[in-house]
Amino acid sequence: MNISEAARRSGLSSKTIRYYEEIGLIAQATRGANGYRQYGQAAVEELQFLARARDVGFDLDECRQLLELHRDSARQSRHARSLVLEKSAQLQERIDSLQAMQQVLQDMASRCHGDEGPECAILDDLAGSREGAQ
Amino acid sequence: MNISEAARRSGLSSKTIRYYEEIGLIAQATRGANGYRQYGQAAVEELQFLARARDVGFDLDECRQLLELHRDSARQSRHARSLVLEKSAQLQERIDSLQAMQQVLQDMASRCHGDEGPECAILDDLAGSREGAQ
DNA sequence: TGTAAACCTTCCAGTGACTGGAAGGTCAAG
DNA sequence: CTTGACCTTCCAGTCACTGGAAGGTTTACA
Repeated sequence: MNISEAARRSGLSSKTIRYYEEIGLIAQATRGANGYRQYGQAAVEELQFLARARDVGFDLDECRQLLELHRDSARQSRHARSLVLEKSAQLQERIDSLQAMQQVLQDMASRCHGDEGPECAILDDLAGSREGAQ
Repeated sequence: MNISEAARRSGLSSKTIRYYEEIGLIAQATRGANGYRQYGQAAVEELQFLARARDVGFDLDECRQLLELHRDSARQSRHARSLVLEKSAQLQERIDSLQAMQQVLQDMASRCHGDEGPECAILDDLAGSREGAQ
């Protein structure tokens, strides 16, 4: 199948597939007589694997490691597990940080009239007028 | 004061301050006879404002809008409030998405032995073996 | 047969918000 | 007079694509 069909089946874009090939994340696709990339079932499955790994937050380097484990029949599952646990911890950190930001935003919004006047708790906060306030 | 002192007081790096000047987010700093940038209290306060706005998740374009409101004595607080509420909603979306990813990771990790063997629920999941499973 | 749409190819530039580093000028202390 | 800590500009790199240009191929249809 051509690249756009592989894209449709994997959920990646054609551009992304070419990019993954370019950076060596996937093997170079075989080419037809017209120079078009050809994909088979195995290639599509790798692309799906990558799409899923990206979806749950792995960066491309981690995807590369996961793919290597996936390909390696002598792998040890603890390696995959440790990648997952580390990523999970990273996500939790990020979630905590975003929640803290959101709390600040909610707090600012709740103290701002949001009317036609210039008085504004949000801008005051950002300007530092609440420094040391609790 | 020189740029590194302004950096220290605002919490931004010298590099970042120069960058903000380059993209027109802040006014060009006045220069001393030696060509060094000079900062006064007002400039430092704008830098602090930006540091705080970045800290709670605003991108540089939004920071620009907030700074304009901050500078405008005829502003309407509803404009600031609407920026904050929109950002808050964006953060919530991002948080939800990260939590969903994390849930998947936790679920995968809980079903993986994480031992020396090759059998691995994580890699199976990423390979799609649970497609349609609930 | 012509042609238009829908593919495919490569290559280059841009995104956001910096960060690192090179090459060189300036300043203060000892 | 030298050392080290500043400062300057400029260029490249980050991450994971995405958009677009310029051109070749295939397919469907009039």
